[in-house]
Amino acid sequence: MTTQGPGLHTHVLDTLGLEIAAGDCPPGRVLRTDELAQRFDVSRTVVREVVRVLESMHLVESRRRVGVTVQPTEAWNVYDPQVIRWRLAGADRPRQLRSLTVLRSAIEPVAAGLAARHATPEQCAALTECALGMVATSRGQQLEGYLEHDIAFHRIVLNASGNEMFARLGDVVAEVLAGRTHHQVMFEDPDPAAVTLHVRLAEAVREGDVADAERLTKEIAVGALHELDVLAP
Amino acid sequence: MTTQGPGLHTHVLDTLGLEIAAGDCPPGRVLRTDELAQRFDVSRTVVREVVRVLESMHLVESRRRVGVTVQPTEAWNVYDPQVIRWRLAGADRPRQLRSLTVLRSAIEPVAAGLAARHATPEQCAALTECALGMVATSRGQQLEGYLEHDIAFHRIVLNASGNEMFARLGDVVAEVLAGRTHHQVMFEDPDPAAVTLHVRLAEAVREGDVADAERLTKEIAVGALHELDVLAP
DNA sequence: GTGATCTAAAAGTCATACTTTTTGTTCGCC
DNA sequence: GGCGAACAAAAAGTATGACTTTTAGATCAC
Repeated sequence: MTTQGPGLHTHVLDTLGLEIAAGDCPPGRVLRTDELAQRFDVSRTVVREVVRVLESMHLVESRRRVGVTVQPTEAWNVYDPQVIRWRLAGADRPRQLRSLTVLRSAIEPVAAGLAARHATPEQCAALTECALGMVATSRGQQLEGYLEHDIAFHRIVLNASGNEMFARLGDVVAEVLAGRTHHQVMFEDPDPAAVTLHVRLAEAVREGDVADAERLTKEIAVGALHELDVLAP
Repeated sequence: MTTQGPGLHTHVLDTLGLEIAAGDCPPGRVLRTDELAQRFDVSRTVVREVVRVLESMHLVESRRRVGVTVQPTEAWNVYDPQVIRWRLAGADRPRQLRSLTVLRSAIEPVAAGLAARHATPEQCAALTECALGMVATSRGQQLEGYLEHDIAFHRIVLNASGNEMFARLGDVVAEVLAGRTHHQVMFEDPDPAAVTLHVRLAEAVREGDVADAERLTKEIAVGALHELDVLAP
């Protein structure tokens, strides 16, 4: 998925971002703006803007008389959805998916608990609708439809938590779910147990059962982690 | 805390970032690159680079024939440490601190549990040392020294979890703790209960007691949240 | 070998000219 | 009067070239 925008800048940014995230251009490698301009056949202006953006993500550092140095992984802004997308497209997607799923397993239960407290009737209704949509698409190779409802479901929970930091993790979760569906060979239908858990979670939230919401979400997360262990190298 | 770097770009970026995060320049407000160049007395080149960076943080969106539009809060990359810093410097620091602390309360217990499993002897030693440092600086108006050890402590736990996403939250936690110490009138010494909890947590991690590590961290988080309720509007 | 000095490489900055997209207006037609 | 198409201008996007500033690394003196 390549973010669109006025052509040149976006193209160069995306290409470089992918290369760095993928590990070509290993940390320590030095790039020169002039070379990049030549390589992409764009003006130095464009390259400089791209470099500034990569720098703000701490993927590179630019120093006078040295050049643009690729930074070690530990420096990267790994919560930037753009960076996440680049990394998920790269070689160590499995590792990436795992660490993101562990993150989800920490956050979503708490978010679900808060959602059980604060969800509006509209949010509860939307949640139930998503759960039903998941049920409807859980059989017969309708993975895309299922994914859509799954993403919407988790997004609603995160939003309903009322916490901004949780809510903004919706994009990350969406990337994880999409990455899982698209890149792991998922010829089978989704786990029926997971579907059931989502339905029950929608109920728990609607009824304001905090403890249950937390527990069910934890189960969902455990299932997701287990699935990763089974399907990923 | 103003990130340093080659002067002009950094200065303009920081100023604009602060203004937007603070809510001057409300969402929907349109800026023009020429005006900005004039206002800061820099070339359009510099302004454009700044705008591109702000755009990558989703603080603004730049469109032809329209200008640079400030985006609504929901679009911002709120996990970007830079954005966090800007927001914590602004008016609604209390709200910000609260939502970040809730985030901590979700993540740190899980991270501590993992740390109890995976921490190396070196990490355990460092943890104990930090805890002792906290004890030593917990009385007699040594807030700065205490803060330093507190930050180091939580950083080690997050790193020892072995999960990259958790580890990279160290910067966020550091910002939160620093913000709490510096911006809330903390003439008193830190809560003795919190100090004790940290010491016990270091022990739990060293002994590999996962459940205990989780529980103690939860208690620390609850205390922090309570403290916020008491001290913030 | 140590330290001060010099040099050149690369990023940083600026001014300007030109292109492209897009919005809002104008004009003609029904 | 309202509707659609052509049009003009505004603002960002791109390109280029000249110049400045920092600084790593070489050179040179001691």
